[in-house]
Amino acid sequence: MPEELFKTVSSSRVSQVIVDQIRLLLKEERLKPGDRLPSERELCVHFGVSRVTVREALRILEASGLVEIRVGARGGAFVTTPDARQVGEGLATLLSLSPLTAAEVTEARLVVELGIVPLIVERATQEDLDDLRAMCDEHAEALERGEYTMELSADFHTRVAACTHNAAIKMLVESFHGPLLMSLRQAQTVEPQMGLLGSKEHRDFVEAVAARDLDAATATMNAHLQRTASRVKDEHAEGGPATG
Amino acid sequence: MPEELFKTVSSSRVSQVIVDQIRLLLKEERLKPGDRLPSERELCVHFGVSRVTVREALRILEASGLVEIRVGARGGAFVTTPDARQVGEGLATLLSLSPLTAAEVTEARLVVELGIVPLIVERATQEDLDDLRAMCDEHAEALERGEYTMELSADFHTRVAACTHNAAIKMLVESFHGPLLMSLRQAQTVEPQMGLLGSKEHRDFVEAVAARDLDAATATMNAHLQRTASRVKDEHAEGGPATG
DNA sequence: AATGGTTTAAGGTCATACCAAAATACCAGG
DNA sequence: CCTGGTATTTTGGTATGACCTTAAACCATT
Repeated sequence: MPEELFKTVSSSRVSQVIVDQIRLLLKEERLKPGDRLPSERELCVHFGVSRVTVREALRILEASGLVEIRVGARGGAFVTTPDARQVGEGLATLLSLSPLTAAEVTEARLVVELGIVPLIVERATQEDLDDLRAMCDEHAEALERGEYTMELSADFHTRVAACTHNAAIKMLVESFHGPLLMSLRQAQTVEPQMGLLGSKEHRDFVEAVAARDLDAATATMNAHLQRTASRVKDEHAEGGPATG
Repeated sequence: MPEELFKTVSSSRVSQVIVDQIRLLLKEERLKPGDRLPSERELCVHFGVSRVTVREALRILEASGLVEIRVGARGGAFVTTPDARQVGEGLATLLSLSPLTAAEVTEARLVVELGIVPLIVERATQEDLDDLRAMCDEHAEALERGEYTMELSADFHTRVAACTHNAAIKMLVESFHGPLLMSLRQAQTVEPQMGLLGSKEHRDFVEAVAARDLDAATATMNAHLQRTASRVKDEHAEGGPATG
């Protein structure tokens, strides 16, 4: 008897079938961001399954970042507008568990952030430059108040990436900064002179971009990132931060 | 009754708390890949919650690619070994739904794959070169048989990325190729002359790397990627591929 | 020893009930 | 009429307890 007659009755899990169906609706844009799915109880009768099963499907969709669930009247599952933060989070969890070393991630970051400098020099608008300069000013003030954190630095780099006017690249850089902030908390409180130097390098970079000076911009960014990279490498080579 | 004096806005969802706890165990490596979590019923009593809640937590962990669930005796939730494929999948689902254009993704890919050329030229071992040459030979044969696919090309680029000996970068490139193959299926069947040209460029690149000629390698890869990029752009600018 | 049924551990699903939160409806007091 | 508090309703969150399906291990028959 030819076995091809029997199609392997896959998907032994009903909840997964529901997930697939809703995914399909999303892909075909019959469900658009902001739309609200029927309530759990309605979905039950619609799919002819119990509420538990529907809820499991919703959990999966939620964990995939495809829907957001709100409670209360007029609550329910709402299709989310996909953004980089979710990708970054998912990437962060896996990064934090994968055998990747901080040095590797840092090097990858270096490749990306250096590689986009030409695009930035070419495409940065006046508004971009204004934003970046304003950021530098703010950071300088924060630095004086002793409130300069890695997070501010990360914001700067993200804003720089946005100057490429390429959402994929922006997403990529954001994804890198999320995990790095999470895993490299040891560098959270930036030593004053370090922050001062980094802040100055940020400003130099902005001005190089403003002058459309690719070589200067690349050199500045390179020095800036290399310094960060070497610090990361040092701290990890010495068996971890003193903070244990 | 004290009852958790400082219980911040902690998500109000018990299943999420369980997820966080298990995540923590993973992060602290108290749970390693291959380990089996207690059965659902055991987890119930352990956490003092119902089975529904435990199951939702497991669904989330499963959707996040952190555990794999097997049914039957000796079944249960097993910690998975994290790999790039999962990152790529998660990225792919979001990419396919995000407002990213193919052109943006392609440009990002271009930045990364060009940016790593210096690392490759510097670090490629003899084994790397042997592998790449073997790949080129195989692809040439496949081309003659008319079996040259985008997937083979993607394999080549992934192998090239592996020459950086940086797992993060390899993962990054893989993640790009996964979604691209999924979403840009229009270029699935490569026209013979296209494949021939691409294949030749691959070989040229390998030899440039073998000669440790950074400029030649960069130029070759740049031309190769630019050609692909422009093709993607064209096909999307013209309102979709003719193949439908 | 090989085959085939039986037990058993585990996840998958169902049904019902109740709780908690959020939006709305409603009503009393100014 | 407006304001503000209360009740109601909608909807997700959780708890129980039962039953089914799967898959491995165990056992009995041939």
